[in-house]
Amino acid sequence: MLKFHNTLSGQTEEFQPLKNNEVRMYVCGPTVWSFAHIGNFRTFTFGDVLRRYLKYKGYRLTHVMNLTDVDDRIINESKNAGKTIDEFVQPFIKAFWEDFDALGLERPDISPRATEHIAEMIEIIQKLLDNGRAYESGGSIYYRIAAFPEYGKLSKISFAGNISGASERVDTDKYDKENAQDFALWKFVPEDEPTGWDAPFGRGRPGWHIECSAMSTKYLGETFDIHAGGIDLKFPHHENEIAQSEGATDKLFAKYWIHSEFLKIDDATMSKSKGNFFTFRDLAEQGFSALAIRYLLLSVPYDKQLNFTFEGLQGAEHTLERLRDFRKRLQEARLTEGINTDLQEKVKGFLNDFEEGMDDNLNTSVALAALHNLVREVNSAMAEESLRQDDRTKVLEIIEKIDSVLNLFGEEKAEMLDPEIERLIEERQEARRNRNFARSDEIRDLLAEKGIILEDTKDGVRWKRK
RNA sequence: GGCGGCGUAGCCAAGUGGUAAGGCAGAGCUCUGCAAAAGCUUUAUUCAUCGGUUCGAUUCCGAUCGCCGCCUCCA
Repeated sequence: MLKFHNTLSGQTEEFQPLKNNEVRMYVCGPTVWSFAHIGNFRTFTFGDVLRRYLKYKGYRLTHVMNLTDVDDRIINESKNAGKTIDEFVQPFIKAFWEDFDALGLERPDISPRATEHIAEMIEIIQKLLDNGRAYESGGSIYYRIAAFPEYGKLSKISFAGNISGASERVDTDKYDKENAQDFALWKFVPEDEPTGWDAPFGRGRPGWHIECSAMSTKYLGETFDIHAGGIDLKFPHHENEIAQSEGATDKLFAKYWIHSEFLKIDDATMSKSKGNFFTFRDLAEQGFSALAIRYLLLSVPYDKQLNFTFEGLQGAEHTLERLRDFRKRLQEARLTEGINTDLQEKVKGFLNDFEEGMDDNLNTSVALAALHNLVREVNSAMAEESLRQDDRTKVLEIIEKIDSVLNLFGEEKAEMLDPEIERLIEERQEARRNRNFARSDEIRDLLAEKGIILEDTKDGVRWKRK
């Protein structure tokens, strides 16, 4: 029984899709004005695991993730660069998908761009104008929060006690708004500014929040199952999405709201000023593998802050090697026919632990522990030679099931048979048989220089690339 | 000022009203000509501190200290 912590209710609830086995899910995607940082990818990696686990559970899924390609910053930066928005944004979108793929994330079914859905946004804004939940002021259109009493139900922010302390930060004179909390749906753009769109209510460009309302409704309907994103989007972005969508339709917008927590770097919030701001590319350039990054991001449940350290990343690298070695050794092991029912029971138990962990609000810590326990148990069985051929089939099947969700083992890359290496290994074996250890050690060093690590076992020599 | 989260071994951390998952690092062992690699075993009388409730608390309540976040279109 799958359970989620639903930010909307503040409770952990059993997951019940709106209709049958179909799940419609929206994840707030990146703003594409630069390379996405590692914290963004924590959210997307959990989006991926959520996606994969829903499929694992047999749900049919429609998964939408938007690409925000218009906001003040993008408009300014593209202007400064002398480019159109599309020209400016295109390389970042390309880089984003490269990183996304490298991290083993399955691409969403639909990833719409804001600039391609202006008409849908205009439609919602018009509805809000028509029903009195939006108003025009100074050429811009604002949301009238006073006309939506449920405002604040997601973030649980009470504005009564909130304003006094924070008032110096809200410049109430800056805008011609009825209330300080009213937010822009559509921002006025004068004729001489190039980046603008025509609407029945005047030339302008969309506010930030309206795109998600427009695109989610277009692809998932007025009410859908899951809305996910980073915790910092809870307010105001998601709160405003609810106000816009429910304000336009008077129907429930999303049933489950799931927010992923922040990432800390060495116990501090990641920020450019602190100099601890990493993009996925920064880490990849330092030689860390994408899957190790994925492992580290998944090692702590999504709703807890994760302290990202290089020591941890190093450790993740080693852990993954252990997993991959395990699968390889299992595949190659020489086993006798038959079945070890005792072991099979244990292995099934670990699969059950995995599912229970995932069911419990996607507790990947527990899920990973189950995987490690399985590996250790089977390793022990291999060592004491109680593993049988039937068991191998079963274990590989379960590993594949688990990895269809976690996706940590990576592609099984068939190691290219390198005749030069094979020849050297054979020569070394010959030297060892003749007890010519000087020569065998010489060859070992030579191979090590080529990045080949030899592994002498009872059954012969195995090797792998470092 | 309002709201929320966290503090568990050297590090990353899960978790629960009944006596501490897992990973990394360390140590020991197996294997080996020696190594390496790999595998196994092992590593917290204790869960920030102080009170309270309870037969029993790391887990619930209160206080204190420390850290992080949201209320600023920053995941």
